Amino acid sequence: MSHPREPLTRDRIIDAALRIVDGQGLSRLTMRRLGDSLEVEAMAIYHHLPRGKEALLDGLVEHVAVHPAPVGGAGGDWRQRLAAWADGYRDRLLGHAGVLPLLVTRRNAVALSMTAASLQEVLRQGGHPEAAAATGAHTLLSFVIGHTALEVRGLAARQAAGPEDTVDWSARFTAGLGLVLAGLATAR
Amino acid sequence: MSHPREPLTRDRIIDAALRIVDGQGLSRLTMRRLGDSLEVEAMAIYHHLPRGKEALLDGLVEHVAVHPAPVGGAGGDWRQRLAAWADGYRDRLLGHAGVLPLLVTRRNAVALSMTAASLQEVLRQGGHPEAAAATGAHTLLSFVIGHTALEVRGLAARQAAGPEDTVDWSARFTAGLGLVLAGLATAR
DNA sequence: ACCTGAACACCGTTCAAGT
DNA sequence: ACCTGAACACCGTTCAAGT
Repeated sequence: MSHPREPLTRDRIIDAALRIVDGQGLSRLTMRRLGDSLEVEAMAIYHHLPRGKEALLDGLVEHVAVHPAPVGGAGGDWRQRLAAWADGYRDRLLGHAGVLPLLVTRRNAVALSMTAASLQEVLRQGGHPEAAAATGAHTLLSFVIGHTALEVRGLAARQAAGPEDTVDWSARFTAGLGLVLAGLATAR
Repeated sequence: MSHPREPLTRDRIIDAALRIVDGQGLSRLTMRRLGDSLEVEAMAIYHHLPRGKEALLDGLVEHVAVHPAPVGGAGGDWRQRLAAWADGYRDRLLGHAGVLPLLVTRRNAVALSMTAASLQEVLRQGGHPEAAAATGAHTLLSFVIGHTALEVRGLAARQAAGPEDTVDWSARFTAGLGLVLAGLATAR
């Protein structure tokens, strides 16, 4: 009777895992629960992700961090292009805050270096010497990741402690980004 | 016969846990293994850390992140004071790289805000207006945490892939720090 | 007061077996 | 080829019991 359910795929598995992490937190992501949400026995997942949970976590990081690497068209001011990228990257990280601890772990060596490389290219096109572009790209990426980490921590703390001091994190991020870009401008 | 072993204390437990995390990684830290290393049954730990593993992880973050908050004497150039703090903080985080993912999680709301507050004070003494000091402190802290996160990831990746491109992380950090400090100088 | 033993409800993962 | 059942070696945590 029961209609033949669509077969399991890597993409469907990653999607379901991301939904669990976003909704219930990273610690609630277990193979058994993931199996349940896909209406399948947990062991079936290993057929599509041979390295098991390790591969699953790598897939999550890849999904949120490797995709938004490229930075728009070649035209336009380098400051505007980097600011636009930073806003988008922050949004993406905040949208999947549960994955952030995985980004800090040793997962997915290529994800972040690809992002750094494309930022470096923007700075080079903007007139920065090679070495300054490399330093600048890494500095900007460090700032965005670090700031987002402080944000998710701050947002969680506020939820627990009530609105003692209401921080406007977006404004704080924009101001900090301005500082970093100002520093970048001195190294051109 | 056996000499009466010294009693368990919170400090001894945290120390042993830190030794496990530094030597074998965060994932190898279990209550049972921690008990073994203290020559005690795992359940004894709960007598000193009533909230169990949650309290244990909080203690680790506290140990590496809350201690080095204050930033030296009031004399001297604000740039030098912040640079010295940044170097020391980075050293501390790198020395306990396994704890870094915990810093990114929602643990220990006070640890990082205390650090930010003392950085803010240095900037204020250095002539920054109130708002600029707050932004600057947060930006610097974000950079240091983010950069350290990229470093531990990069160091681990290099161990796995061989010395393809040997990055001088200390030089990269110093250069990035210079950029951030240059940005801070424009906001005074 | 401080620690232990046994037990409970979970984990990730393997492997042979089913279809 | 794709999924399941049962099993294994672990987890964190509780609770009554020992000293």
